[in-house]
Amino acid sequence: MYRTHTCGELRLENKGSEVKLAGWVQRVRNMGGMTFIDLRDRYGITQLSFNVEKDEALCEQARKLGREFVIQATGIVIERESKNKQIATGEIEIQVTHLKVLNASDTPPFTIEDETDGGEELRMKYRYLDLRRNPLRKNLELRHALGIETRKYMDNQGFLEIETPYLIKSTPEGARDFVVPSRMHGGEFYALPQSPQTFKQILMVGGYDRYFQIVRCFRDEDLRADRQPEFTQIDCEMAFVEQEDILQTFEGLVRHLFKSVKGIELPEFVRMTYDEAMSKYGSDKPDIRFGMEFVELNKMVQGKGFQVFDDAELVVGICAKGAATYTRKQLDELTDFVRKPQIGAKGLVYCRVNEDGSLKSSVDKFFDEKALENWTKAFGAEKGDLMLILAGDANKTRKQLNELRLEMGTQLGLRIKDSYRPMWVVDFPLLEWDEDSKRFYAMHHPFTSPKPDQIGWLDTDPGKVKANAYDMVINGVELGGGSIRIHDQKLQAKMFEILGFSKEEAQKQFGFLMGAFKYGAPPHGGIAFGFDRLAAIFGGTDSIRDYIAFPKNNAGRDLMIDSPATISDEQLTELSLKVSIEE
RNA sequence: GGUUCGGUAGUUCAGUUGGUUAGAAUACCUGCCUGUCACGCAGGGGGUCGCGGGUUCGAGUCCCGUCCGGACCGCCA
Repeated sequence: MYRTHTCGELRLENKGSEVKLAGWVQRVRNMGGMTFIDLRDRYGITQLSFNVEKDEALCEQARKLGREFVIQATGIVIERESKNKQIATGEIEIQVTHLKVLNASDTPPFTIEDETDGGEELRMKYRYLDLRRNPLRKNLELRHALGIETRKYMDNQGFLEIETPYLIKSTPEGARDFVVPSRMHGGEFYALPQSPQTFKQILMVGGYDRYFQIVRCFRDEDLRADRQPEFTQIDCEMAFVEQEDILQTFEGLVRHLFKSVKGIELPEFVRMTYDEAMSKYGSDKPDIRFGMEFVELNKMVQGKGFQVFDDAELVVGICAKGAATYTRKQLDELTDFVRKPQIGAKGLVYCRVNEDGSLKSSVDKFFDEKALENWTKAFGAEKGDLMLILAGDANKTRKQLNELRLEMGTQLGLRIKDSYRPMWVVDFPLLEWDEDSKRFYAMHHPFTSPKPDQIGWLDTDPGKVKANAYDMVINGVELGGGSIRIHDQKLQAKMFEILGFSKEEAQKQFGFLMGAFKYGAPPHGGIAFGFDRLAAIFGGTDSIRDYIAFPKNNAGRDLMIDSPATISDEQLTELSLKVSIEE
């Protein structure tokens, strides 16, 4: 037996008992006569003590131990002479009688502490050391708890967890696929699923009217702090439901998770249409922890001789409460912020309402005091407020102002960390026009059903059609999204036609689904949640990497195993592949 | 494909206008210390300044290229 207890469980009531502990050496403190060792495992830290008067040889052995040695210590639990209230085991220590090194360790390249000195790259390369740190351990424990509670809730609601295949077929829509060459069928490829979308719909046809799966998905696109090439979804589908049934069911899931894992009772889920979200916040995933809603000014400000406004399709602004104290330097910094190439605004117009009620704008030349007073009315601005205005192409300007709004929210401390404001964004457009390829793309995916009363517009004005599609958004993070699906074979065929598929292509790509729809497909719909993002939200950070045991870096590499990597010529031959790298 | 920040001791970083022997903290090693818990004190070792080229009497510092890492835009139905 390696151990009788973990390093986190011994207390004063265990005083006098002989125990055996095993773990990693966190630190050796040699005091001359006394030597102390902090022994760590994932349950906690227990102090081992050695006294030179009691056993000099043992004490000498303890002094030679290095950080991260794996040791086994046998001894008696005793009450400490000086207690440490910081740790759970701080009232006791182990008076060691026998010490065994189970495995030595090289000195680790960074400290295994809550606040490590290790940089991102090192921590990735030595992920097994990083995983020993408390913050990572807590994140993985949180992720585990979310998984358990999800399964509990879904099981209670009558959902079955059913696995779907990872080796499937590439489809042209959506993200790039990761592909896997087939050995048995030279020149042919499997693709890894971007989501189990078609399979879960087929399960509905199969009669499993409540399905879910915590499942890995794959997308061969560039990474971000919140995007990994392989990521996990809580994938769900229900039959015989309308949109409202789904919203209720999954509002319930998220409520349950917040309650059971975080002890938080979520406020009411706000409902907002896509159009409203875009016009009020310039985003389909607004952070509604704070207001600062968009105010459109076209009518008020155009035709006054200010070229920038006159030429703009949209003039729109926000009112930052209490920000009139911003100095010239801070305003210049805001201007630089919106002019960054990533945001791309040409400039920023401001108008501050001073404490004495006077108005000062960057466009005083074109707008007199009276005109500016109309602005303050439109914005509802009060003394001490700062109005910030952008102008230009409508869609771009909304996007830019969205970035500015979020930045101001951050600067003014309005994005409070422990406050959660959930919402549903509903009535997304069904289609999105792409100027480059001169065709429509499905905004959600090609299986999303149009609003029933708008199906007629598919022939006349497809861009106007709204979908039975919805996203769950919390604090500006898109946590999940889904839709009511098309279950009618003819309507599905029409959608493929609108998306530019020939009959043959549609048959080749999705014939199995259309075939299934001929045999009694029930009305159905579903949703998928980003499990990694959910964990990150619960943990209060933006990056999902710390919630994945073995994540990939910015360039899609795993720095620990150094993947991707080349394969041997033998493997290539077996797979009927030739590699040609273009210069 | 693009924007931007960074690469100097094991690690995290500083390094002025180009100028003597490249520093700090921490980690590591040695010695001292009987109640520490980020122990303390004294001493020591440790550098291809990412790589290649250029400018210069002289480059960690300036220029060009390249590689690597972070954040972002495009992309992500």
